[in-house]
Amino acid sequence: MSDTVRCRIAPSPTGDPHVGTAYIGLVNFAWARQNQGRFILRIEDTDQERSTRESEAAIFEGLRWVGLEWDEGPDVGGPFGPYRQSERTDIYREHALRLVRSGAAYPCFCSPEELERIRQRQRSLKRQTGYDGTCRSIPKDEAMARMAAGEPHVIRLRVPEGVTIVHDRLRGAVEIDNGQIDDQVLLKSDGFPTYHLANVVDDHLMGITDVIRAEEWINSTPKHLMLYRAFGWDPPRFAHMPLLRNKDKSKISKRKNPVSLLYYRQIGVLPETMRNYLALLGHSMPDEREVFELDEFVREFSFDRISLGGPVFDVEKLLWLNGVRIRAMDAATLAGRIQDHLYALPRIASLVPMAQERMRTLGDFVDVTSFYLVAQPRVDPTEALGTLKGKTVQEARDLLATTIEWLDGVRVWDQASVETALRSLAEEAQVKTGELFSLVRVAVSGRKASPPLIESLVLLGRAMTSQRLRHLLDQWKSLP
RNA sequence: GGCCCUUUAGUCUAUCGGUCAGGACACAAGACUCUCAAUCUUGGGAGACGGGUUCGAUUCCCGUAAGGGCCA
Repeated sequence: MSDTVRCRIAPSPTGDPHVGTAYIGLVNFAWARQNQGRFILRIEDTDQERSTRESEAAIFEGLRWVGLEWDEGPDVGGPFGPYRQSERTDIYREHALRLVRSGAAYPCFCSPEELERIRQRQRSLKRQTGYDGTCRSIPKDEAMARMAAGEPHVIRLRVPEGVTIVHDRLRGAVEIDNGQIDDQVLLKSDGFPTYHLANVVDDHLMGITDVIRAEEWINSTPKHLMLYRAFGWDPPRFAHMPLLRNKDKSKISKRKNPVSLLYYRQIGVLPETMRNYLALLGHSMPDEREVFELDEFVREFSFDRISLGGPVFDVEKLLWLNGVRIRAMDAATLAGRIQDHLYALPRIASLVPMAQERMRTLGDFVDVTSFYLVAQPRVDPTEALGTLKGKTVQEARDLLATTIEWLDGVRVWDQASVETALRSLAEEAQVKTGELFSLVRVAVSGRKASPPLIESLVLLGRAMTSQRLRHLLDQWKSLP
């Protein structure tokens, strides 16, 4: 194995850049830097349905914002590219075939209906469900011939009997019974790889020496080890970091917590605060210091100092830390930072046309756009309720919850999509468009009068919009 | 439901068998102050439970419980 440490993060571009990605990224970054290694960004966009270039760009932006510069990646290149999985499908297909030839994998011709029947039978017998291995026993020659003839198929891993031992750097040996694992699909019928195949092939081909990822992957590590073995490759070292949590201890999610890096940037959290705070979760410095810089973390990071209980992401403490860091700056530096924050926000300039016709003095700009600049405007829950005439509190809550759902479902956050979502929701829910709009307006701006709603929402961004609607919903929940 | 992981205060954590169980956020009280914030002082609050091992367990082992994750 090469002795240069190579670490990677491999986010899927299916939404806003996530604090969890930054968290895992930070650890990978620290380990790579501490060992004079390389930190690589790979984009796992094999889910064509959900992946967007918009989201990919946002991930680049978010990760750069927290200060995690990568040495190799789709946008900066590198010797092991391409770094975008959608551009590597031939590689996966070739590798899947290689396993079929060696017998470690086999084509499966079962139709979705047959698979469903198998599952039904298993369920009625109260057996563990999973592929029953019907196509396992098709002789290789016949199987190859049927593939060549173009019969629809997937390629499955032939999972052997026995147990697989995962050597996790943080937990030691973890034993998992292979009986627990299905004959995994490696290549789907459309020729696209599944996560497991692509991940292992890429990690190997990109020379990854240390896989540091979230704990949710620990149970699939045996599959990965089987693949390494089937290919005859040495596996990397594994470390599974604890999962960030919501206040209720469930895995952190946007339903219960703002998770977008762009959201935190937008409310004015400093990037150094964000990385500092993330470095406090699940890891401690030898002298217990809590305020420190990235280079100190790189120097002091150690797997020995990781605690495995999943830490709750506490926005209160994040903001306290941000205050500490703001107060520690000299006034001139802070002035510069404030200016950068207010004027370097990518879309701030587009606020001007909206504000312009509502301004009589330059200072009015601040008033007209304050809802955009502030972390959370004050919203009067009773006033917000007043926008919906004749609705009970419960009805109002339901409508707001539905609105949140619909807006979360908007694929691309632009003028047309947001407007369509809101208008069709009004129709569906049989609410006057005007009423729905003014509800959203009050929730988002705290005022009955504001610049045009849809433009405002687009500028606020989806995370901020969603967060503010949820905030009002929370306020409503504590209403009588 | 099966498997895996985890378990110190509301939250983040320290402790690598012997500590008055330490620190931070939050909370409360006081001081300072035109107010607020900041700051300082003080305070309450923790080893999930039950068994072992040991002279001695928060710490090691087993069981239970709870939380979480993955697969379905």
